Amino acid sequence: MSVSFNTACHDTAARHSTAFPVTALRPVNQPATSAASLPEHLARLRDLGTVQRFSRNEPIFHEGDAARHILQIVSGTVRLCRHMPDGRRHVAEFVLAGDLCGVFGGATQSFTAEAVTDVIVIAYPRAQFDRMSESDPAFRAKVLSHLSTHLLSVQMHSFVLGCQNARERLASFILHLAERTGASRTGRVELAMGRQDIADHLGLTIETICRAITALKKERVLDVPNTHQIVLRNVDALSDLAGAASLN
Amino acid sequence: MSVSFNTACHDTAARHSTAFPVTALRPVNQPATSAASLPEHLARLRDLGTVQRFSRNEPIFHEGDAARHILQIVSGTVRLCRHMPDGRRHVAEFVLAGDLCGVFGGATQSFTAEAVTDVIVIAYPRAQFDRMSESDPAFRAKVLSHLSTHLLSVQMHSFVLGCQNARERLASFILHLAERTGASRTGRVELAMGRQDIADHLGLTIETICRAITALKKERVLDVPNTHQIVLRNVDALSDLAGAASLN
DNA sequence: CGGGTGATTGATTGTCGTCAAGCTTGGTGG
DNA sequence: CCACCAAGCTTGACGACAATCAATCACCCG
Repeated sequence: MSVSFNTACHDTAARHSTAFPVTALRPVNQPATSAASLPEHLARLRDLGTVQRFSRNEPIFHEGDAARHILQIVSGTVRLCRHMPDGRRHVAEFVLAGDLCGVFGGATQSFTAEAVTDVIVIAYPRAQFDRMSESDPAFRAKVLSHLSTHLLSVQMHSFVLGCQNARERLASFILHLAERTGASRTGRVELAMGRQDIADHLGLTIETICRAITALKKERVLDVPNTHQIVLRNVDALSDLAGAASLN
Repeated sequence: MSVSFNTACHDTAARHSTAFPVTALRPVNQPATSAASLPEHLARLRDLGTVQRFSRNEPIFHEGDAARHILQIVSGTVRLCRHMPDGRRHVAEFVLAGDLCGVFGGATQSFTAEAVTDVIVIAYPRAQFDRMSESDPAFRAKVLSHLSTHLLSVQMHSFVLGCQNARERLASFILHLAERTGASRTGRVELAMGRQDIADHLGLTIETICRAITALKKERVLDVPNTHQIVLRNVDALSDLAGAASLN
């Protein structure tokens, strides 16, 4: 079964390359824990990384492209998606600052990556990554752990799509985003992506997303100061809605 | 590029297991490949495997249990699911004869495993598995490849749930099952699971599953000789329905 | 043959999708 | 500084698809 791979294979990895002090680029939102995380381990490859910039809505790589690099998002937000022939679009995942993308998967990309906002990434050669993974058991363990976390998160999203209605999906999404951006405490969530992106991620339409947001606003669960921000006013109510898809 | 949904691999591991006349235990439906698969590598652990039997609807392990073993399904079908407090159920995956389960994930199970039919499994101690993974690069590569295939298959399921309507979901499911069981040629698909299982896997109700099957039967896309068998009469039509979730 | 389980079909409701206006916001240029 | 414009967001009216509720049917198995 072919997963409808594009034949476009131009290598975007070399584009927008700049001579940039990579060492100065520390991803935001990346908690500096003492236990080194996978992205921190990657720092060892720092000198091999190439900085690239992409502007809003620009493609970063296409489904089917050779997967020669592992990308670390320095700033901005990326969406991993599939475009269907009939116009439907599936947004599998949003990749945030500090996250990696392309760690797993085979020799070719299974998704198209597009810049949701202006984006800066560091591209590490996959060959180097594999070599390091081969020679360093601790690094390997990190990769595996990263992987199993990622797998779990994809499975969780399947659950959301399979079992939840519109408001529940939205609640799960907002809480998940709040967790990832560390906005749980401040209660203020940045929505880098537009309504259509959210809709395509949650398997709903843009209108349904709007109505669900409006409803939660009216119930004083959320505040929506502007299109790209959401303030959590009643996290308990939100968690109830999200149910098992919530971390609490 | 062709990507198989099938996380299954054919098995030779059972043949000399100590606890059971394992020569009889060759998983059915597994296409023969020459390249050694992950389950074949597992054969090296065969003396450490324990044969276990479960009857229909019996739990095999529960969500949250310590994940001390990796299970290889010798015969029968298993469902990995979550039971929600409000009664909703999410069937994440069906595990078929020859498949492994519990290879990834952390120290605890993320799903409950239940026997769909009577089931025979071999349980390998995870510690042994990890040791082998640590010492043998080839084995490790197999694990990673297995993993990335599995990840892709979960992501494909997310797509099905997020983008497809009832008949499309059913078509994707049937084709996927046909691929995995090698029934693509004969055109006859065994449905080990009941309608409710399928419904909970596809995020639909049992009535909707029934109606979708009936509709495809009336359109001469399928034949349904009995509840647990489906004959593919028009694979092209089915593939069209499944769209990008189909192998062709 | 009767009972039970699971599957199927029908009638009706409800949620979400579709279509069609408006509305906000941010950017641009006069 | 304001008018204008475009893109994206919001709201409303309506319809379609799937959920729900309720029988009825088919098939095992004792």
